[in-house]
Amino acid sequence: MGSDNTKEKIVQAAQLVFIRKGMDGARMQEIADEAGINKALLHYYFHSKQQLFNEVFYGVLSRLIPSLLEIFKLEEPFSDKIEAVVREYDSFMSKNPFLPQFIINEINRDPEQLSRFMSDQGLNFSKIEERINGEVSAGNIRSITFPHLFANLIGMVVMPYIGRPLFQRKLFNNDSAKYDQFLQERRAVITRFIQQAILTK
Amino acid sequence: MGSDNTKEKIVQAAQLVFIRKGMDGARMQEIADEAGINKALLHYYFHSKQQLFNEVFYGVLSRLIPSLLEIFKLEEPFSDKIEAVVREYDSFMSKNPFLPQFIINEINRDPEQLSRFMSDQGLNFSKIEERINGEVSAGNIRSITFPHLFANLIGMVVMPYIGRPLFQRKLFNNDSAKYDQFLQERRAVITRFIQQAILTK
DNA sequence: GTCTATATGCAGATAGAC
DNA sequence: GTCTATCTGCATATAGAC
Repeated sequence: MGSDNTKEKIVQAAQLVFIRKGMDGARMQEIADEAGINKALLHYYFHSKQQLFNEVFYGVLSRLIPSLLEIFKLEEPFSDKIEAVVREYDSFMSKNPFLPQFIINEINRDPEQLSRFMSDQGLNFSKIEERINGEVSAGNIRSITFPHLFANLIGMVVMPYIGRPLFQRKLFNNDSAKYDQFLQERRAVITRFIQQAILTK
Repeated sequence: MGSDNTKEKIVQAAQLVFIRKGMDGARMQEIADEAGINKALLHYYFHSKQQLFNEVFYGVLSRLIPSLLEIFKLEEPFSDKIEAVVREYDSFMSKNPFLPQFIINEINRDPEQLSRFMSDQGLNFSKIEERINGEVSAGNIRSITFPHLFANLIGMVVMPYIGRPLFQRKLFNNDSAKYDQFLQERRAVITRFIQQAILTK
């Protein structure tokens, strides 16, 4: 009981509430209720709402980045790498479906801090960019620059999570199980979509 | 002077502030400052903050939907339609770069209201869905369901706008002009990307 | 560590003069 | 139609008992 357990409960509750309402929309009272504790206790463990938010947000993010770095390091064939990157992103999103919306809020709230954090974690894209350019020069993939490829990939992976409340209604008669099925299909669909779009084979 | 002009100034200012801060993060004071008027005057023209937000948001949205409906109606070849849809989405985004973030906030804030609005405007996807399925059956495009294609397209179009503050930093050394250039290239890149991915040709 | 009670500040909204 | 001044409520944060 006590310390560790409570702190963890707070973090879990805060994740839920922050993604439902965003940093500004979230209420400390709601987080406390969700955690089954008192409001004042939040301030015992976390000095301010802002600090709680940062701890939650960057805590989650720091669990995503290392696995991405692993993939970027590998030297397998490019078509396999596409599959690996999509798989990693997608599996992380499915375990943290709130994350995309979370990141997007933060991108607009404090992009400088987020950018610095990524750099601190060793995440930068120069090596991958070179790799892509190399593959294009070698004629292995059709002409495309890294930023375009990156935007395409991230957009396709992330969109169904961001847009879920609307997409599920308009495309699946608000059938939640059908939408989960749709999300499961995404990994294979996106991988194939990208491969067909850029591989000269 | 007066009435019309002021009301329009408020709407313009509200667009800026709402997208910068979101519905919850926005402050009526900041909107008033941005419009160069007094806070109380906002409440003269718009009963509440919520009403102002709705008026701004659905005002913009109702200018996007008709042009999309036009495209869906046309009976041109499918590959041309891809180009037309991408062009329309993208040109609208470039004129309203705040819109994607705006819509995403609203998707999470009140999806029911948004969904109803779209239906009221006559925007539903059943006909396009049939069209896609028909093209697949006819062997004109590779096997893909409409929701997947839709998510791919929207994701690719919208991502660079949503992610701009971060992408510009990490991929373009925070060079704003370079990013504008990148955005201009998107239309052609996305169209080609989709065509290569799904057209059997 | 956890609670109740309270202080503090601020944002949305209104009253009322001009 | 536009302003200044003010009310009201609520959310974060703190004080202090247990």
